Amino acid sequence: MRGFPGTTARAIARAGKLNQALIFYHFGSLDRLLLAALDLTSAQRLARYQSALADVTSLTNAIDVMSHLYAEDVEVGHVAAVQEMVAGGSSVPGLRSEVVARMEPWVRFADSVIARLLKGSFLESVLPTGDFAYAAVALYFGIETLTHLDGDRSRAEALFDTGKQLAPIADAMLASATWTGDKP
Amino acid sequence: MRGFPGTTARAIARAGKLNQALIFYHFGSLDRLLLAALDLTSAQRLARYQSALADVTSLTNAIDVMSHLYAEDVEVGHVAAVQEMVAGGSSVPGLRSEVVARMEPWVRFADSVIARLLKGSFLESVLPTGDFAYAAVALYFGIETLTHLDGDRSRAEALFDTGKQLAPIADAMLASATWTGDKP
Amino acid sequence: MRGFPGTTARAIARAGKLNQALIFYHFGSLDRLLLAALDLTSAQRLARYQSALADVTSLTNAIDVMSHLYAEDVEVGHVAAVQEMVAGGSSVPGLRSEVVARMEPWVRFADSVIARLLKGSFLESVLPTGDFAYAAVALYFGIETLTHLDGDRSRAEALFDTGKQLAPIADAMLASATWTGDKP
Amino acid sequence: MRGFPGTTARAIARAGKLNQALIFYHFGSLDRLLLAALDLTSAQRLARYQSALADVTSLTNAIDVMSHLYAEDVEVGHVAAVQEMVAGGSSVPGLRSEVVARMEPWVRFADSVIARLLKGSFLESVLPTGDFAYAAVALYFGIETLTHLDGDRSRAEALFDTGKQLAPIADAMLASATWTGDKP
DNA sequence: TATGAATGAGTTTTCATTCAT
DNA sequence: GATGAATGAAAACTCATTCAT
Repeated sequence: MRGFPGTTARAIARAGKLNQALIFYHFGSLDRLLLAALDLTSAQRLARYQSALADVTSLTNAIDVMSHLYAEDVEVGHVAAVQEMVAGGSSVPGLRSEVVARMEPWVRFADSVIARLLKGSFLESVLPTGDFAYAAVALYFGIETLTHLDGDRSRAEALFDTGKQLAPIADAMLASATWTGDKP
Repeated sequence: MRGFPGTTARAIARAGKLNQALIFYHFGSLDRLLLAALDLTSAQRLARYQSALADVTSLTNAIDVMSHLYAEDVEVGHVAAVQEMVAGGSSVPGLRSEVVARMEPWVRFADSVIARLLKGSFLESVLPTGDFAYAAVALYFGIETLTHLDGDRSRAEALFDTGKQLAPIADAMLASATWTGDKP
Repeated sequence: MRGFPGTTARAIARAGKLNQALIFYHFGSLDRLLLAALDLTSAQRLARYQSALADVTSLTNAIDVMSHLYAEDVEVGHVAAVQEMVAGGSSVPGLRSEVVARMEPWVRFADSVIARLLKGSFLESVLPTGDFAYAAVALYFGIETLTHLDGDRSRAEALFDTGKQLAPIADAMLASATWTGDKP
Repeated sequence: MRGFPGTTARAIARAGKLNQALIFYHFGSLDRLLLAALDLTSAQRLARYQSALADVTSLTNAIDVMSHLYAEDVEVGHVAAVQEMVAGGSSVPGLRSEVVARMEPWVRFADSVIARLLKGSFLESVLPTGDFAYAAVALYFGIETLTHLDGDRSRAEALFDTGKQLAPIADAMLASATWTGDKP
């Protein structure tokens, strides 16, 4: 494979102050190294998201936490890594399925969070949480892409801020709707 | 610069049955050709979206139309072109700003549609349509990315279907909220 | 031929606001156009040198005039043209003899000036003016090269200034030597 | 950049029986390889000139030694290398300053030799040795250029021979002038 | 286990020149 | 006469990967 621009064996070796050939010695190919790196950052971030959102029960709270996590994603380079891999996967056929596979845990995680948030509301049995989870991951992805292209996350932050302001309304609706259904 | 894998001058020349050097003769560089191609498909699709959504006034209607437009996007190769450029822009610094710039018209378009949909509702002066427009584009983008990676748009279609089912509720809320405010 | 960098058919066409193909239509090849250009500038400058040095009889005077002519050479682009051709000729075998041929008139001209300056002195029949002419052209050439590389002719000017200060001494020696030989 | 004609990566690789890519692997660019080559030959030749002229105290002697060194320059290919780089530098802007920088040691060397030759003569404190050094290097350069274009060094040799015949006169003048000044 | 030096196959790009109009 | 578009051949350069040590 022709390696995605910027993520060449030489650049990685230089960045990690290690020998170029070592990459192939240990990982067999650049692809496998990059996938391993994606695995690593993805697992770390997922664990972080899981613990940070473990006790969250309102949308308001969830968006607040997520806006902080997103800022972290950008800072630790997770966004860059993901985008680099998606870019690579976008053009290298053999990589696509690998990259897609690494996205599934996130969809499942989003699903579980959404289910928790809807728990007890009248929407619980109505909404297809799977689709919402997919949409949530897609939205997150889209935001990452735009942030990465822009080189600036201020617009994403503005969006999170707006979300924070509107979430209480949604939370109220969820709650009110709940006992509305209980009304005699 | 290393062109984005798959979109090499040679491949383009073969596909268009033209001489490789012609690309450089006319466009100066691969980047400029690809940006020109992005401009073309982007302008065409935007015009299509604008006319198709011109008379749409309900979210239900909008999602219905968009789900068809999205299927078209995939079929005419617009999604592939966009993703290829985003992938390229993701790694080639000089390309980023160019790609970002080509996204702005879509954000403005989304803004105008959202404003139209909210017109007359109590949300009209409350919601920051700019942020919603940005979110809408990000979501669309994310869906395109996932569709492209997946090589299969069934999940996106399922999402549009769910959207179609839920939209009438949202439309009802928008409408009811309107005359609720008028209630004596 | 691969054409010397910077002097491409396209660049020339752009500079002259004419069509690229015209070069080949009229001159047959880039080489022949460039040689024609060298002929033109060379003939113009040689004529200028000949008329400006026509009445010069002392070295002092000659160096003074030449320092002005040299400044002109730089300003009208003659130095650049010559250097470009010498660079081209240096690497394109077929061009060498052509470029060399265009240098001969300058050697002959230098010879005639030197002969005039020595006329009447005891050195007249002693010095091999041909070698001096060759050296003079070589020195001029070397200075052009250094000036062109430097992008700054201040060092060349300093050299001319020093020459102007020392020339009277040489002139005096030539003159004194003349009547020294006449002394009884 | 278009490399200077004749000195292409392919030609060098063929000549050195090495892989074309190796040039870029080790030197990064053709320019840097050629500059490295210039550094090497320049350092070698300068050392040779320095040792060969170390004990020279008369102009006669100096010219004699230099005429041999010059013949060596041509034979070992130093003249060709220098001219190739000057030709390249002449047209590739980024190369100019690098090439010029590699010339400075020669000017300094010429300066030191000239200073040594004038030592003790009445000219010692009168002549600006810096300008003479610059002129000497320019003359040498010009001769190299003409020799290289001509493909024949007979004219340069004739010039050195003439120099050898005239040098004793100059030496005598330098010496006589010295004690002439001391005469009561 | 690690590394410095290769290398083959590709990439973008340049350019003089031709050619149909 | 003149021109816009085309092209063949070659240039510089990149890069994943291999290999001897």
